[in-house]
Amino acid sequence: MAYLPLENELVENISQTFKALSDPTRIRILHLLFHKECSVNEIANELEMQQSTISHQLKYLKQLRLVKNRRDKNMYFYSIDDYHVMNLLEQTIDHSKHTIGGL
Amino acid sequence: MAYLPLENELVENISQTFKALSDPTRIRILHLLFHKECSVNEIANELEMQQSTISHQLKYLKQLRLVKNRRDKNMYFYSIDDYHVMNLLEQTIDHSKHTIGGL
DNA sequence: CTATAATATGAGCATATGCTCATATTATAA
DNA sequence: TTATAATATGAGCATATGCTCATATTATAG
Repeated sequence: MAYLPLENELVENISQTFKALSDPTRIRILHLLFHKECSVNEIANELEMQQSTISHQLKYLKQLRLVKNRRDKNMYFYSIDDYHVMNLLEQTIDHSKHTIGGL
Repeated sequence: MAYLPLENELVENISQTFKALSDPTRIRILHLLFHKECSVNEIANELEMQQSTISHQLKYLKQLRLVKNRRDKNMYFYSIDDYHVMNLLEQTIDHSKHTIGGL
């Protein structure tokens, strides 16, 4: 495939996706949700972070449609909504596990 | 695979990789180099950006070993050095092309 | 050796990011 | 209805990020 300049909208879109995956807290949240649907407090407890921090990040991830939520009583359960992006993350986690330490 | 908390070093490493891919200028540089080895000025001209900006970003990318360079006379030619990360990017570019506009 | 071309680098600035604290909102249980 | 649990939200702050300008560095051509 020959080189073609990337259009602005496309680049912004890609940038946005990677930016979402570039923060340690969001990486941890997504990785956790990949294995188990969780309420906000469950996530905060598991990751030992403040409820507010988690809530803000979930809002960020939800607005990008990377996660979704459902309500049960007065709790919100969050889960993965974008499996393509999730695949990127898990793929990179696996790769990193094999790579780390090697030079 | 069951859930396992991600170790700090691993998360930092992954975060760093995605951070590198999260900036529009770096995305454009990498995509260009993926198709063609280029000098600093060639990149600056192609992307219509300042030489200084490109040089700074190349230093950033080189330090992460995503690109490498060779010298020819008094020019430096840069090229891709990490094809796994490059694969992540191209994969996402392709996916975005099909996705954009759709909701 | 000197002028010039190509690249690198440092400081400064504006904006973005992520967290915390305090508080608001919403729904349930009593 | 009221107290409480769960979540959401806004303001403020410290740090990170990316660009530009000016200048330094390095190598080549003459």
